[in-house]
Amino acid sequence: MKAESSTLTPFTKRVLTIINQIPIGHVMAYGQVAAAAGNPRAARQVARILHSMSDKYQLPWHRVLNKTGKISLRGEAATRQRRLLEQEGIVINEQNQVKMAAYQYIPKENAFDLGEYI
DNA sequence: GGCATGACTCCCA
DNA sequence: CTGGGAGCCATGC
Repeated sequence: MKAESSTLTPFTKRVLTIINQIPIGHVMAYGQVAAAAGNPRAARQVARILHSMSDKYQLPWHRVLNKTGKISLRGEAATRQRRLLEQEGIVINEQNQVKMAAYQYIPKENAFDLGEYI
């Protein structure tokens, strides 16, 4: 379905596409998603996109963590994300942190050009 | 067009 | 480990 994609900027669409391609049981860092979308320094924008889109799109937003493998949310939201990750078999310690080396997903360079997911 | 914002990241103490 | 400060930049008002 790509009905609403026309209102989104190319960068946003690439970000959404990439996030949708993260396999179950894997995660990506905000900066990594941004880099895959073409702008390695737009990590904050990725976070912003997730914040505004996660409720309108069926995004696996919980598979996006900061670069240290930690959950960047706080309070209830952090607990919610933690549970979702655990449901996928991802192990998180008391500091809401996972082993990035073990779970990080590395997308193919041109994967986002397809735009088939939005 | 300008300015504030932030689910980030990097660097140093 | 924690904490503070600076840089970055697409988005929204």
